[in-house]
Parts: sequence; C-alpha cells; structure tokens
Amino acid sequence: MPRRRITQADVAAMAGVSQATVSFVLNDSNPSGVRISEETRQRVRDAIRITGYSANPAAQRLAGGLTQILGVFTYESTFPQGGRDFYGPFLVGIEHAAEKLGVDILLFTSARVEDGRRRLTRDGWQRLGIADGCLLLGQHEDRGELQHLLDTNYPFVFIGKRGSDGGRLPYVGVDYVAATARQVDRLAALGHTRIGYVGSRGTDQPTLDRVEGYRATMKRHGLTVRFVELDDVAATAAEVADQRLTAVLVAPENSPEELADELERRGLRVPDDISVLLLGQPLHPRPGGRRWSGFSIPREEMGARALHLLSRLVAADTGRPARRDAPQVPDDELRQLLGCVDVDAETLAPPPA
Amino acid sequence: MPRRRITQADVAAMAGVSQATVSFVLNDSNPSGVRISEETRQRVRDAIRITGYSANPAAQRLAGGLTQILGVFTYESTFPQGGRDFYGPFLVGIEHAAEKLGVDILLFTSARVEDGRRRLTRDGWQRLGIADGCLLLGQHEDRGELQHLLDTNYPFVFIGKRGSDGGRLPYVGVDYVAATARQVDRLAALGHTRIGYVGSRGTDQPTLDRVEGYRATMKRHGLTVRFVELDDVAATAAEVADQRLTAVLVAPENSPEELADELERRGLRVPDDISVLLLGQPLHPRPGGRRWSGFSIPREEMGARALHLLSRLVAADTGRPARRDAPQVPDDELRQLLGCVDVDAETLAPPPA
DNA sequence: TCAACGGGATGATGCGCATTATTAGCAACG
DNA sequence: CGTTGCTAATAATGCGCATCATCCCGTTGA
Repeated sequence: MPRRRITQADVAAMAGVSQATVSFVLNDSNPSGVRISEETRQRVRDAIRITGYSANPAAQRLAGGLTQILGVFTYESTFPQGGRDFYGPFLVGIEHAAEKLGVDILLFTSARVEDGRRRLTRDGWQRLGIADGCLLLGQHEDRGELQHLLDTNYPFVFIGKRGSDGGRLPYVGVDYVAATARQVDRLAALGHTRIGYVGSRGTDQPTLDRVEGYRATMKRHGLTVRFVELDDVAATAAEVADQRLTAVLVAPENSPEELADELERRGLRVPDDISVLLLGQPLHPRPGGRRWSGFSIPREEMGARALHLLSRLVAADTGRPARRDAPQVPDDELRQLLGCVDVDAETLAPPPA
Repeated sequence: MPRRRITQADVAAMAGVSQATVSFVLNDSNPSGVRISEETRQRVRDAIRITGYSANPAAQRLAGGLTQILGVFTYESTFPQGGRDFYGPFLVGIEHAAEKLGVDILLFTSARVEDGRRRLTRDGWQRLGIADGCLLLGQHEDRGELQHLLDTNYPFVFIGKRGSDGGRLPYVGVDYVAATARQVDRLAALGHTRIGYVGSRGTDQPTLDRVEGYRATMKRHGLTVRFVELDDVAATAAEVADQRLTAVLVAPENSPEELADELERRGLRVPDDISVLLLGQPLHPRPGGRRWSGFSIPREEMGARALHLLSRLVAADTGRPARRDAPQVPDDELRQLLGCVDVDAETLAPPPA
C-alpha cells in the first residue's frame, strides 16, 4: 500500500512550527532576512530525524526552476560498431564531472533511431527540455536541428571540434592538427622520409584536421606528401608497398588492424620494415591485439571539460530574472581545444637500413 | 536573455485552449470521461510542435504522473578500479532496452561519494524520485537504505543476484553456480584431477556461488577440493606449484593476469603445464593481454532484462489507486537468473602427460 | 506614552502538471 | 417548454517545496 511520504508539513506539525520554517531550517538559508532561533532549529532537526523526513526532489526542482539534470545526446546509435568502446571514456569523464558538480546525467535514449543514428528532430529534441542543458556527441550534419536549439537559447555543448558550419558553437575538441603534426615530427626525427597517410576522403572535422596536420608538417620537413586512398585493404597495402613507404599514419576508423595484418602478410614487418602510427585510440581494443604507437585522445578530460562548460552556460542563463548578475562565459572558454598525448608502444621504429 | 521554459500554459495560449486541454491531449487520456475533439487535438499538437514544448519531469512527478525516465544507480564510484570497464557493458544493454522501451536513462551521479562508494542515503536516494523507477548495481550492504525504498514502494531492480539478506528483492543475476560447475566439468573431461580454486574469502554473492559450484562439482567427480588462499600473488603461485595443480579457477577480481604471469615466471607454462580458467570477463582487458578461457557473463543481456523488468514493475505499481487493474508481475519474473557462456580461448589445455 | 525597531516566525504564493468537478452548448425527448 | 442526455471543454485543486511579504511582540529611544 502506497504509504504517503513524510512531507515538510508533517515535520512542521510535529515540531509545532510552520512548513516554511522547516524549509528554512533545511536549507539553512535566510533569503529575505528571515531568522530562526537556534532553539527552534534544533526542534525542527529533531522532528526531521524522528520522522525520517527526506525532501521530495520533484517538488524541490519544481520550486527551484532548474532540474539539476544535464543531458547527453549521442547521435550515433551505440550498437552497430560497438560504439560504447568509443563513447565510454567520454561518459566516464562526464560522470566524474557530474559527481563534482552535483548534477545527474540524463541519457537521451528515447529518441528515434533512423538509419542507425539518432535524430534530434521531432520527438527527439523536445525531450531535451527535461535537462537544464545538453552535451552533444557524434558526427552531425543537420543544421536545422541545431538552429532550433540556438533559437530557443537552449544551453548545449558539442564534444568534438566544430568547424566551418558551426564555428560559433560551443565545443570541447582536441587539436588533431598539432597531434598529427607531432607524429610526423617523431618519424622524421627517426630518419623516416617516405611517410604516407592512409585514409579515405572525409569531410568530417577530425579527418580534415589530421590531413592538414600531416600535409603541413611534411612540407615543413621538405618531404613529399603521399596520400594512400583506402578502399580495399589489400589494394591499399599493395600501394603502400609499391611506394616503398617506411611509415604510415592511420586513423582508427580506417582499419589499422586489418592494414597492418595485410602488410605483414606481404612480408613487411611492423614496425621493423614499416612503422604504423595510429592517430587516436583503436576502435576495438582486444586482448591479444596490437599495441599501437601514435597518440591518444584525452576523451575523459574532454567529457569532463564539456560538462563543466555546459554547467557554466546553464548558470549563465538561468531563467530566473532575479539573477541578472549571471556570469557570462568568455569566448575563449566557449570553444576549447585540448592536446593529445603521444603514445610510445610497439608500432614505431626507425626506418629499415 | 533568460530563457523561460515553455509550459503547457504557453501551448494552451497559442492553441486557444486551456492548460488542462493540453494535458489531456498530451497524455491521450480521459481519466473521468473528458473528451477532446480531434480538431482541437490537432490544434494543440501543432502548437506543441511549434513551441517545442516538452514536459517538465519534476512537475509531472509532483503531480503524480510518470516521467518515462528510468534511473540507474551505481554503488561503486566508477573511477578507482576503472569501473567503467565493468559497468559499461551493462549500460550498453540498458541503453538498448531503453531505446526499445522509449524511455530515457538517468544516471544518478549527483549522490555523495563516501569511501569510494555512493550512498543511497540522505541526499542520495531522494533524487531517485525523479525517475519512475531505478536500477541498482554494485555490491551493497546497507539494509536500511533498501528498507526505505521498500517502504515507499519505489520500483527498483538489482542487477546481480541477491542472496539471503535480500531474498525477496527483484533482481536479474547470473547463475554462477552452474557456470562454475561447467568449468570443472570441462577440466575433468580433459583428464584434469588436481583442480584448484584460487581466491580470497568473500561473502559477496558471486564468490559464494562460484565456490559452491566448484565444491559441489568437484565432489560429484570424486575429486579433492583444493582452495588456494589468495593474498600475495607470489605466495599463491608457489602454493599452486607445490600442490602440483594442473588447473585452477580464478575470478576476475582475483588478479588472474598477475597470477598467470607469476606462474610462468616459475616455469609453469599456461596452459601447457597448467590451465587457468577465468570465471567471468577480465576486469581490465588490454591489447596484448591474455585471451582467457572460462566463461563470460552476459552483462548486456542482464542490463536489458533488468530494464525490461523495471519497466514492468513501474507499470504494475503506478502508486495511483486509480489503476487497480495494474498487471501484477509474476514471482518468477521478479527474480531472474541468466546463464553464462563458455569461452574457449588460450588458457585451457589437457593436463601435462 | 507612543513611535520606531528588530528578532522570530508565519501566510500566501507559485513552480508545471494531472486530475476531478463543473459548466456551456446543443439535440432529442416527453 | 422543461427535462434529459451527451459532447466538448474549462475552472479549480493539490502535489511538496522555496521564497517573499507580512505580521507579531518585546525593547528601546524620544
């Protein structure tokens, strides 16, 4: 039988005070010069202890305006590519930050999935309103969806750099350009000259940045830029061999495992004959898998930073006109680019003699 | 400029109807014979679409409705032991189920962390109220916390079998007894007779069940039960060698990697000289790590099943006495035990000749 | 003696929603 | 012409809490 929960009114009755007094004691606050004597406070506290009262969060939030819930919307459905391997680390960081901020995290899993990716439209983005603000992660194209968020002044932060189309959007991304450049530097320092970049064309920001970092740094070193189109892994490996490359850069989404296996099948040992640097973490880390050299993306930190930023944005635009002194978020915090960390493992070596 | 949330009143104004009408249209219900014409319904729906209205969950809850949000409470803080590796798979399953059920998932990250574990007491369990029900995962002892949930008739489901102390609680767990028994069978079938169980004492359900499965099955095969206490890994390895065991069972939390390494350091090859079966997935799967034979826990399925069960419980006891026709959840669904899957990899072999 | 004051507490209000009770309008009926 | 019956919608209420405006009462200053 649904026993009615204890309310502040119950406590108040027991302590012989008003509901308002209980509220004041609980929050230990005096918003408008309200004073409660220590004696009364104690009486209320006792009543609270005896009754086992605990606040109804729904009511608290309803009265307070904010829900203290921050949302996370993932465009890609997590399943098809075992995506959790990719998003997990972000979530860890997000969770950590949420803990510190004292907010709960709402995963928008109710949005319709179309073509293997979630839509923010229609049913989807309306639910966002539940949270005070929202983190957006994953590749994204639909500009219209975004516009709505902007129009309604809904606080949100992207995880991952936003380029041309969304240059004005708040995000926390990583500096792929610099990180990729450093890989070329590492190879050049070891004496590599025939350094290739294996990948398929893409217009997504990470790809663009990696390519730019590669291209610019090769030029800086006076080396020839060698792009190897990735279509069939076997053909690609052949191409790599033909060009007598001694090192290649590969992004995680471009089948590095398969490529390395194929290269070794052709007699090219990794890394003795050819170094393979991974531009990010492997998509499917498996026990027994290769331990890649390259760089790693600070996903947990990204998640944490993004949530903190979002939290600030929310604070900056609380609906309550009371707080006109709301802190504005400076532009350089609105778009953050974090650095990657170089990884020294088993797929980097000097070029063969 | 402060963003005031759109409310039903706003929608109502735009559609030229009353707030109540909007509520009726939204819930598509007519509790006491209320009727809304299709024409009006459409007008309201349009207004909802245009304004981008979304219900405030706090208000919904306060008014006694459902939020279509299901909560997930993890006792262990995810960080200390890279817990996400452990909880991640559950979440994947939960997310999948949530998608199908059309509900959102709320991670209770706001609860205070004490001694590296979250507390459901005080601040903690109150927030639960936002969600329609809650999944509980992780080891847990505090009976008092639970009692509160039971008293308030709050729907919840444990992930992981609950034993003596909570024999009456809803849970979705795995059959460790049977799974462990099967491992002994596998070893016995290969001719092993000196089969040990390495572990430290524990009163947690998984440990109790694994031990029972081991003990019972060894007896059934007429083999001597050999427990090897795990304290110092080196000492344990020595003990294993001394007893001339040809196979050991190890739970993931009992440092299987270190043990295997130590055994090999002592000249015992795995699995040629000694088979090591892992009773669950490795806690920290790393590229380059060992590929364990043993069994694996269907964590994703557990997560999904648990969420489905929770969903049913919520439906069954919407606290409102209005729905006396609420479907009851049969006892055998309330406590589910799933089977584990045997894994055949690289750490199982016949005993040395 | 009366106004001014300030500590101590309360009543009233509204947050956004679901729901019940009630009303308005209209057709059919006796 | 009054009554019933039915549809379509609204007004009103309360959920539990935070907060503002107000009030009460004992002290002080003039």
